[in-house]
Amino acid sequence: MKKPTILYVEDEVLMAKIVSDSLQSRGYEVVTENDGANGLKRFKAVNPDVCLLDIMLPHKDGFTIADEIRAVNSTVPIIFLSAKSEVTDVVMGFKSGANDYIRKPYSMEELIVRIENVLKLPDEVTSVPSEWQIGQYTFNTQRQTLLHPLSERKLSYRESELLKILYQNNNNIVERRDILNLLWGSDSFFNSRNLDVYITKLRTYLKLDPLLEIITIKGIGYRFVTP
Amino acid sequence: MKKPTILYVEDEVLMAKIVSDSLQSRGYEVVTENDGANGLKRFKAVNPDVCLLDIMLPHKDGFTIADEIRAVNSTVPIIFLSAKSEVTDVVMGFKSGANDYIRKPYSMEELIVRIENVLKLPDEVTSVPSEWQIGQYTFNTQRQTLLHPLSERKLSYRESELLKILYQNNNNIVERRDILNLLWGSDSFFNSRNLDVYITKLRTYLKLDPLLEIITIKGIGYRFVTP
DNA sequence: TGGCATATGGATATATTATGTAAAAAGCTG
DNA sequence: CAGCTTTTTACATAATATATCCATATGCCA
Repeated sequence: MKKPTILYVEDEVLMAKIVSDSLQSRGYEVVTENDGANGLKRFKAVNPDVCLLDIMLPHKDGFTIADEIRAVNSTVPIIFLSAKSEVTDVVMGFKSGANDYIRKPYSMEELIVRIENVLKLPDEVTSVPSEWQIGQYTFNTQRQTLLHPLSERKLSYRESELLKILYQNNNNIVERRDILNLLWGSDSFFNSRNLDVYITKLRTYLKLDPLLEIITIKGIGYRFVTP
Repeated sequence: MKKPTILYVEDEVLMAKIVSDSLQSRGYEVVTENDGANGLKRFKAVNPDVCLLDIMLPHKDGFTIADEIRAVNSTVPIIFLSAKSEVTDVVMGFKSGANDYIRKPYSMEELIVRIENVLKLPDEVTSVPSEWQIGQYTFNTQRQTLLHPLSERKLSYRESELLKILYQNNNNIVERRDILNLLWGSDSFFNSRNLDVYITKLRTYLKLDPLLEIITIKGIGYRFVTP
């Protein structure tokens, strides 16, 4: 199967670099454009399968570019990237079959999920399985369900994301800062207490399997021990 | 086991010196390069187990070097070092199996955790057992548990790390200096008294087996005598 | 060699800080 | 508003750092 091509319009070069690398490493072809004014031109030249548009751009904002693109192509999926504060009803209004938006800060995981969604590709493309076996539990990352022979639980978003992070690094130390940055976008004092709360939750959810343990490394982070 | 080799690309000489010394004292072979432009050349010459790349470099930035390295080696773990201001929320999402990042200012403790994380993945899977038999005790390094027919105890991180160090050198002398550097990152006066406290703790934990003994070699260090 | 000064480490007490936990408050979403 | 998730708060507990006091080894010098 041909690699899906992504047009990515983003002015912050460093950010663009990172996201682009990450997407490429997952098998996408990425074309980065950092001047909004060239957005349409680039679109015509590349004819991508998905567009990723930053909303706040110096010369021309994401919505305008989207309009221009829509004028020549009414179906290509467009995903808007927006800072939390920029998410207004306007953005919401753009959400439709072919459009989506994602708020910063977002994890790569999230972004990938959106892209897959709009492309309507099966999960296998990125080889990130949606069902993980964690001890006696089955964790479905898509449905955010944690299944055990004796119980079934629906996880909230934060619970699910935290479990993902821990399990992706299972048997290794994950630092608090990293979790905080990934999940809350910063590691301030208040967020910090927040993490404790969710760790407690996960611990109680995972109690049914005595071999699963989230160990505290005080001052550093956690280690999720799994068989 | 061969010392893991680290390629460390950093332009600030003083910083490079400090970090490099510290890593060396913890058993790593460190090759420092302070010109980004020589990064790839150095990589080919050294063939390191891990790369530590500063992002902001005068001639060639860390990402570019990473690309060059990836072109010739797709698996070697790369850890990016970045100033706080350079880290957007998305940088965090960039974490993947073979890549990681760490924000300055970072503690040695943290850096070590990262390096061990990226290095350990292959090890853990293969042959490094997490359960050690120490006299009548079973010490699980992952779960930080110390089991004895008559008792079970959960160790804290420091307790566990200290026991690891002692047992890895059992029946040999371990110098105080080395322990202090490994566990506390330096061997100042205060840390020194700290070590005494943990030695005392371990001694009481290990009392149930009379054949286990942590012997003081005054002025030098300890010898953990085991059958 | 004996006696003293000094350095070093042992044990324990106390202080500090990080984290655990529960529960209330605030936000969301329909 | 009702039911959920998330954040915030408050208080409890555990891990770690520091301080204190004591014991003993070591070295020094008469």
